[in-house]
Amino acid sequence: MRIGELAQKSGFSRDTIRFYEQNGLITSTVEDSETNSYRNYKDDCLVWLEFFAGAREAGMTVADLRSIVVSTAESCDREVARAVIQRKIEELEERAEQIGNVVLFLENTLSGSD
Amino acid sequence: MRIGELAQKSGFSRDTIRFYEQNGLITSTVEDSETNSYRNYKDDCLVWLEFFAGAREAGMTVADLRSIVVSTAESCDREVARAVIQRKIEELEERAEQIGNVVLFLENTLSGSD
DNA sequence: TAAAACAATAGACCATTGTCCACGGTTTGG
DNA sequence: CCAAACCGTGGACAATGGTCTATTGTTTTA
Repeated sequence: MRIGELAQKSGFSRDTIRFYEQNGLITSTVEDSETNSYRNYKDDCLVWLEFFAGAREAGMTVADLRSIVVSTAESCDREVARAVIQRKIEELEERAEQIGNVVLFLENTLSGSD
Repeated sequence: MRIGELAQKSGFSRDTIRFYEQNGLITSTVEDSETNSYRNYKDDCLVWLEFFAGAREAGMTVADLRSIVVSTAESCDREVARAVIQRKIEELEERAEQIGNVVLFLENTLSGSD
C-alpha cells in the first residue's frame, strides 16, 4: 500500500510515517518498474505502527522502538531479540511501578488537603 | 538552604533546579538583608523535587507538574486542586494500562519468535 | 587575604519528536 | 485532457527539557 493509505489506516500523519521510516522503524520498497518513486508498504508496517502508537503512549522512545524492530529483524539472533525485548519489558514494569508511586503521592495529597 | 545543597540532596543539577524554578515548579526567596542575591529554598522544595523525579519518570510533563503545584498553592480552591489531581491520576492510570498492553504485545512477540 | 568554591543571569546550544512548506513530478476522476 | 489529489525530497520551524558557557559577584577556607 502507499503512504496515504497507511496513514489513513494507522492514524499517523504521512510526515510522521516518513519520519519513522527515516529513523528505521519501518521499511518500504520502491519498484524499479514503476515510473514514479512512490514507496510501497507491506501490511506488517501497519501492525508495527499500531504497536508504536501504544508504545509511544506508554513512554517508549523512537530509539527504543528502533531497537525492538532491529532486534526482531530476520537477520537477528533470536536470543539477542529476546534479551532486548525482555529489557524493555522490565523498563516498562519499572515505569508502571513508578506510576503507582506517583498516584499514591497524589492521592495522599488529595486526602491531606482536607 | 541554597541551590547547591538542594541540588546535592535532590539529585537534580543546579541548572535543572533553576529551570524548574523558572517554570514555576518551585519558588525561592532572596533576603533583602543579604548582600548577595543568593536564593533560599525551603525544605518543601526538596519534597517537591523528590516527587518530580518520580513523576517525570512516570511520564508527567513539566506543565503537568506545574498545574499540580499551582493547584495545591494556598490561594487555590481545594475543589480545583482536587479536580486537577484527580485528572492527573486518571491519566497515569491510563498510561499504566497502556504499558500493560505494550508488555503483552512484547511478550507475545517473544513467544512468537520461537 | 587570596584562592577555591559557590551563586546569579543571560543566552547559546543540544536531542527528541514531530509539523509545515515549497517545489516538482505522478496518478486519478470526471 | 485537465484539475485535484497524491507522492517524494529537503529544509525550515517549533515545543519540550534540559545542559553548558561566559561573566560577574559572594562566601568560605586554608
